[in-house]
Amino acid sequence: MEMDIRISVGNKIKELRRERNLSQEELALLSGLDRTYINSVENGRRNISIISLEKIANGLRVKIRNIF
Amino acid sequence: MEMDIRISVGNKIKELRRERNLSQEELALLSGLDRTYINSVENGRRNISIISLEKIANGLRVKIRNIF
DNA sequence: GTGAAACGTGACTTATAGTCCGTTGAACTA
DNA sequence: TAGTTCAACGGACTATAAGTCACGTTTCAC
Repeated sequence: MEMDIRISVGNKIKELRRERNLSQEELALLSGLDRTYINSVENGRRNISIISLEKIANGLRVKIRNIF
Repeated sequence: MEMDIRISVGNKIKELRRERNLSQEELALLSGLDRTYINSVENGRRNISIISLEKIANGLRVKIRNIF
């Protein structure tokens, strides 16, 4: 069975954020999104769209493809 | 200036679909999405979610990262 | 044990994703 | 001519993502 895409994307974002020593709040500021929204994405509770994903990728300074 | 992510994703999906000689309707059936929705995604008018993107990637038999 | 920083979550409104009905026009082909 | 297939688009609708808030919990240092 397949891993839920929301979980794998959330885990990857969390991993990249931690590598950069950012808090969820710092990433939220860099991304222009709400802290609690970042949290729910990381925890696989959101079916995020490509525009929000792009904002997070920009905040993390990675290309979107590196989140998959 | 940056290319709108909706446009670049739409263009990539269209390119991959044509390589596979699929009509929009055939891709819709393979993806489990609506024919008109595929059309609007390809034309950059939709901010698609990762779950729908995964469905399209499955229909095209590519990994999601290859759509970015 | 208290204070602060970080994380987690439920509930909520507004915006839009995604569906379903249809039309139109272009490009073919009998 | 008529008939078919396809892309593109519209209106109306339902489902759900975006975005925010209040509050609780965890984990430290002091």
